[in-house]
Amino acid sequence: MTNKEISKLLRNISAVYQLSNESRFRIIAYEKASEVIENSAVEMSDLWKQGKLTSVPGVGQSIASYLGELFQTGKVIHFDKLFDKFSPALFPLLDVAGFGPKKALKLATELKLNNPETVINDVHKAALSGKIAKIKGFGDKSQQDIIEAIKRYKIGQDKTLRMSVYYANQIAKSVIAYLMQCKYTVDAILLGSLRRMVSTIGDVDIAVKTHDSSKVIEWFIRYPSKVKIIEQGSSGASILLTNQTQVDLRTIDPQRFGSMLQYFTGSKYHNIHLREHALKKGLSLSEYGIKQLNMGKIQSLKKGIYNSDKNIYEYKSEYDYYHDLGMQFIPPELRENTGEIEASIINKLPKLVETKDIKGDLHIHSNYDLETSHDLGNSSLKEIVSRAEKLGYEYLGISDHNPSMANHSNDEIINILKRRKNIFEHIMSSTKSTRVYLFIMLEVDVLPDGKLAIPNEALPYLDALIVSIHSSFNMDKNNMTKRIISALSHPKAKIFAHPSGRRLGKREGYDVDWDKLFNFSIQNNKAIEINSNPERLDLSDILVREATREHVKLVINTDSHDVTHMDYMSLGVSVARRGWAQKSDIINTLSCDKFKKWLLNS
DNA sequence: GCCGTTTTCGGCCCGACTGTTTTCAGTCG
Repeated sequence: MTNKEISKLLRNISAVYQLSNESRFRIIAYEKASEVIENSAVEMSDLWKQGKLTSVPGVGQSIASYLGELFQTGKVIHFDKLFDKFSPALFPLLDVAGFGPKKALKLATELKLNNPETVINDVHKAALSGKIAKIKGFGDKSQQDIIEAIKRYKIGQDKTLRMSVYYANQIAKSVIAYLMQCKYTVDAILLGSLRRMVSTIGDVDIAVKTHDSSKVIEWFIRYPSKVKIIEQGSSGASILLTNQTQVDLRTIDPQRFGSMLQYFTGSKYHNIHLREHALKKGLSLSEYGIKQLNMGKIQSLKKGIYNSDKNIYEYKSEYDYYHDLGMQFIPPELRENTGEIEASIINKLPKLVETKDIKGDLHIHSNYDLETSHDLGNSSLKEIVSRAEKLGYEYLGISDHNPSMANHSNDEIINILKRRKNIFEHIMSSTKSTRVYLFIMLEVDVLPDGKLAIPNEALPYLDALIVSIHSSFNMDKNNMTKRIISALSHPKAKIFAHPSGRRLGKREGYDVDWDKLFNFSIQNNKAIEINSNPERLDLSDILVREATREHVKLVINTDSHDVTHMDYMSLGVSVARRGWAQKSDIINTLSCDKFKKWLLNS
């Protein structure tokens, strides 16, 4: 039973409780547990074995014991009894936008649907034939909405499908450029999960500072690639673009921009926790500012501007908003309700690593043909070095893939690498103007048995190795971990690249015992990569957080196959920041001399 | 059902928008 499956199970229980008119706090408790487990770096089944399930925030005695029963017997009798009361057909509907438990149940009941396999198609057919509009509480409009929601669901845009942060950013830039053309726009800013730099983005959120909301909203809903207005009100609107991306706009006057910025950046659970913290101080928070609940007890809201009409303190700046709550400003990347609020209250937020701290990129593929079976890069060594100079780097590692073992003898591989070293050194000595130091490296496949896909005799022609998994992804956790540790045990193997092997939206990572791998890395002075490629962003932010807690050395690389990819570095840095990484956690923030010592001394 | 520098009991974030209503329920963020 994976975390994902458990998360879904608990979400369904929450839905069932909603239908049973259970206490709404019990409903919220299950929802919260579901959310936390979905985003947990550690498997619940492992925690259960260690008797530590209740260490997960949101999992108490009760849910822990149900999960224990689940792991032991494969089912939970109490849950099954709850499910028995309702048609199993209502759960698949919950994945369609606009469907909650009540609407799903009503349709399943009225249309007498019991088959979860076909229910979405059945509802679609009922809507097309006009049956749904006749059901009490539904009308023509809601019937039409259901048809469109199912259509979008079918082409893959269900609630869970997300796009890479890089792609979302490109879309957001165009929308912001369009909004800036409106003469009533004072400023347009990216918010939500994009401002927090979450690796995958569901929809694009933008806030506009304006004195005339309705004019900006009218402008927004005429965006050229809009296909549908999802909703429209006096303080915002949502549209759907031709590429199926949803864009949410919120408008606000400049006086209250700070509180709106805070509210619209999220995350949801950060905001909930922040409001709970404020309540304890007698303050009520909203996107419009801070209200004092107990007027007798005067708080010192020094930075806010009191609006007597609305009895609320308003904030132009987000810094001031947090300040008046007695907190340090919290960088958006940390706003996930994972301890940042507590840390900020006691002034203990980490000083996060920044892109300008990065002194070199060690994982770059050139177009040098060393007869590998993997992809070559597109750019020459000269182009790469020139780009590195522009980025202000002190050093670079060219880490082409190893020559294919299948097509070459050991002697041939040795010669290929010898020749490559000579040519690279020649190029570097002929471009004397450069201040960038070059490490001649190689990205080497780790074979299923943990051996490296390169003969030992070739190693003198390499400064260091990056090792990575490119085959046999389906090994069990134990063997995969052994395989990786065995490869990393080689003195020249210094970096483990794209460590989980995940491809966002395409492939889950393989199973690794992270505790074990992290411990090994610390003991043996190895670095784990944060790969900045937008399809990877691997190590994940959650695992980076685990790694920084243990003081594992990390390295942020781009895995560039083209000079333009070298600009992905900031994406990797965002992942590091989301994992609370400081400059001292990231080994390629070291100066060239110090980095050279670490890389070359085994 | 969870949780704890006002608590092991008594709290639990706050608001917008839509469709079908005639004052609100459901969904969303």
